[in-house]
Amino acid sequence: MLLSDAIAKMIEEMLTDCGGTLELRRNDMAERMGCAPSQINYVITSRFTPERGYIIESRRGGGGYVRIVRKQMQRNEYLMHFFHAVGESLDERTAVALVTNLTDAGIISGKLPEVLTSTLSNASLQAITDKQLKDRVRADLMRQIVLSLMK
Amino acid sequence: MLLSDAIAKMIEEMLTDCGGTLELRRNDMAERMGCAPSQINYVITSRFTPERGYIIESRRGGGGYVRIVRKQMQRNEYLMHFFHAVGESLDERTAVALVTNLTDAGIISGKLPEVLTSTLSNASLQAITDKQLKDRVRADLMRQIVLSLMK
DNA sequence: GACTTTGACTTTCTTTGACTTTCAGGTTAT
DNA sequence: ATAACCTGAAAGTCAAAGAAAGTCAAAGTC
Repeated sequence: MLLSDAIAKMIEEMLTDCGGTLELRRNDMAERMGCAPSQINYVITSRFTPERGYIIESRRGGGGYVRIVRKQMQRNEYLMHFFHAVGESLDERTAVALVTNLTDAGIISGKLPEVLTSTLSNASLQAITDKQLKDRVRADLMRQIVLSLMK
Repeated sequence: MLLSDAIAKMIEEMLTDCGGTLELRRNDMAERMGCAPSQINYVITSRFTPERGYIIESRRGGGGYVRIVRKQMQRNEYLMHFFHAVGESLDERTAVALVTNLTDAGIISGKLPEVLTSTLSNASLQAITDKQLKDRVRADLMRQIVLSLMK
């Protein structure tokens, strides 16, 4: 298993043990996992993002810490956030990322992620030759989808 | 025998051994088969397509992988029928009817019908002024959606 | 002519280490 | 007593190196 995944798993377990709020020493953690301290930062920024429902606070200096909080945002609140995150234009890569976020957040599951990924793909929009218009339509699609999920 | 066919055969065997879900290292595979890594991509894109009932996922970077999943076909005939029923052009009314059919047939349920209706609505495609193009894109969307449902 | 095969180049993700910033607590000068 | 200043202990940042998969066009086969 990947180092980063191992660290993420450990943090998840600790989070569960602590009921969702965890305070850790970065250097301790690094030593325990046998890695560079900055690796902990990497794991946190790549896996414990606000998009995925985590809040990170920290303090430097003596007695410093990193606090990780798992928050369960209300579904529609989360979707509203999403709705605004989608601008006037949306490329395929970003669209896929958004669908992944929705899936990770547990908002969608089953066939839906696949269907949405296909829907927002360049394959679906190939008839639109103008790149500008294509990304505009993709954004419209995404927004309509998010709205329909709020119903 | 063709290299590609040999690789495809190997993958098929591994899939069977693993009960339909397989995770492989592209570089390992290439080395074992004595070919360029990109050859593995070629085999996958040419033979393990969604149309033929396979799902491919992958990740780059350290610890990367390629996952191949073989899906069992059952209701896919029905979907295939659908796929062909959608022509080169699709208006909103007909799209809604198709979604209703899918729902009645038990192919989709839950949030999906709503999401699809929104997706195929004129609201989503308002940025496309040309009616011809709009219905063309709607048809492409529908087909992609049906394909993704077959996965 | 369509399908294969390859290899150079690209993109994405991970890991590390050197350097920077921040903070708490103690020390010193006023 | 207190404001200013050190100092050592954290955590943060960033860029480079490494690891693995993706892309694409050119060359080769059938």
